Amino acid sequence: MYNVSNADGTVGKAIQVLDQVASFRRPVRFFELLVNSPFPKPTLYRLVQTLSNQGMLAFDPERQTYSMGIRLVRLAHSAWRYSSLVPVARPYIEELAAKVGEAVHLAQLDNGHVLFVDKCKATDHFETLAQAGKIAPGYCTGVGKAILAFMPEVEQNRALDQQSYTAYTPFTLTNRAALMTEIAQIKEDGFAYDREEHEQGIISIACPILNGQGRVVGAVSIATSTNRYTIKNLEKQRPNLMSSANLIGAEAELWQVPIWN
Amino acid sequence: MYNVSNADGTVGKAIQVLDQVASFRRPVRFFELLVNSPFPKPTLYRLVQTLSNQGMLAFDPERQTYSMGIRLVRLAHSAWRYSSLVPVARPYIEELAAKVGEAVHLAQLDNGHVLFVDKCKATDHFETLAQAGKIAPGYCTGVGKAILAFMPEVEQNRALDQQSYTAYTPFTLTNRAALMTEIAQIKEDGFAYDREEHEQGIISIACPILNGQGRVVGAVSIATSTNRYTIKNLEKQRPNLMSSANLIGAEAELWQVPIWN
DNA sequence: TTTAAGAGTCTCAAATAATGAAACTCGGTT
DNA sequence: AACCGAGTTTCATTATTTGAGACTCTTAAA
Repeated sequence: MYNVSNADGTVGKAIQVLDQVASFRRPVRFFELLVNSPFPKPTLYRLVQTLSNQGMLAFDPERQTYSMGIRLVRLAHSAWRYSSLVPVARPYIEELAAKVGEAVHLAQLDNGHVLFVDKCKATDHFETLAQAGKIAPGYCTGVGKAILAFMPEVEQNRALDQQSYTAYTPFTLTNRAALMTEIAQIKEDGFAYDREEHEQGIISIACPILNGQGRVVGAVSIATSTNRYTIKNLEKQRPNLMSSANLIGAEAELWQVPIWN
Repeated sequence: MYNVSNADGTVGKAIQVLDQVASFRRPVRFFELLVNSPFPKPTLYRLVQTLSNQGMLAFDPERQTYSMGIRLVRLAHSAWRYSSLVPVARPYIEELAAKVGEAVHLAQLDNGHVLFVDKCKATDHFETLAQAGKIAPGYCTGVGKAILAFMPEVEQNRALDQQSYTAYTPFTLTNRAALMTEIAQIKEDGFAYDREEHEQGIISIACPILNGQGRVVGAVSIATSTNRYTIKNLEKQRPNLMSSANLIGAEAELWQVPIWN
């Protein structure tokens, strides 16, 4: 897992600004950034200038707003296409989605959060793009808990500290102790369940993807709605899910997929 | 269009390194980077260190290789989700794809190159993710020529200079003069055709997306194979295509989509 | 086993770029 | 006409970046 320290000179600061702009989820004015910024006005000013020059931000001179830039998309495509689990996992994910007839998610952990890197939904494929790159909390999603459970202890501890433990639903585990108990259980069982912990009516079963050395590199899940499935029914998918996860893990090993934690 | 100058201090250099790593399309060793780098060894070393710290690169200590980092995916998701034409254009693209029964592409221009930001294929949706963020040349694709034709003259000139004019197929326009003639034609006509100029057997009809001020913000195209269509047949789709492009343009205006050129 | 070579890492004085208080624009108020 | 406040620029100060070279450590050859 990378270390988001502010001790990374100008480059670190610039990336911090990128994060800040991203957090607004809309075009944002210089002053709005300044108000929440640790940097003094001219410093921030020069940073956004540089980032705009470089296409990492897009400046709209008409409205005087900054948005995330096109260059990020190009760079990220490269990350996504050549460094994520996606190219390796795609065929298995698709197969699983077709077999089960429910949405299948592929996720990797990013600094304590679950980054959805791919999604296949057997019935409706339109959601796919909107989901890839989407971020969700680790402590209340099936994939998140599956990854957390199988992380090396030191990193796990750090990640557990980074969770917000917000109660999204009445079923959310809202403190570290509760999550740790659940995680012990998951580690024993090999599977994680999301029992409407993140979204009411949405449940999932998740399985970690382990590489040859037993290191967790991601997780796959089958997600569905309480209208169609119960946790009991989802359990029947365990063999399918596990077999997909194993196949992906084995191939990731072969393809030298970098470990993104 | 942004200015990729090396005059952007440390941040500019760091981004240059990201580009370089991306260009390898595989995990890459420090030395490989060094050989093709304008930076002296310790400088490059510190840059990759910083970028790895920040999660913009991923370092595999086992194999001593660098790949693109997970943080880029997260940042780019924000760009893609809140700053591109995609959220606005998605419904229209889908509708068009369903109506026509062929692949529909949405593209924006990035520094002279066509950046595919979305794709819908009526029959097979699996290609979508692999395509988003993909980059293609401007001078030999339908969407590229459509955007080029409607750019302001100064930027157009710059973009025309940046094309490589490589002959991908016997039909590729391989010099600036030929492209300019074609572009004049496109500007008059309002539509651009790709007559197997980028890939043998693939043709397309493209239409620029103009915002309220008549500024080009992207392009939509219907792409198909010569097995199923001829250019003559594609022409029948002009009204459908144009109407989609107009609707997207109008809504982009409303939503303050930043101009990514 | 020793030596050599080469990739990767570290050091430190010099060079350079980043910093930020303060001053300046320039619309749009009051 | 004076004021205000977002955005921009200046410039002496400060801190970071720089890169030649030295060092380490692994691997390969003698």
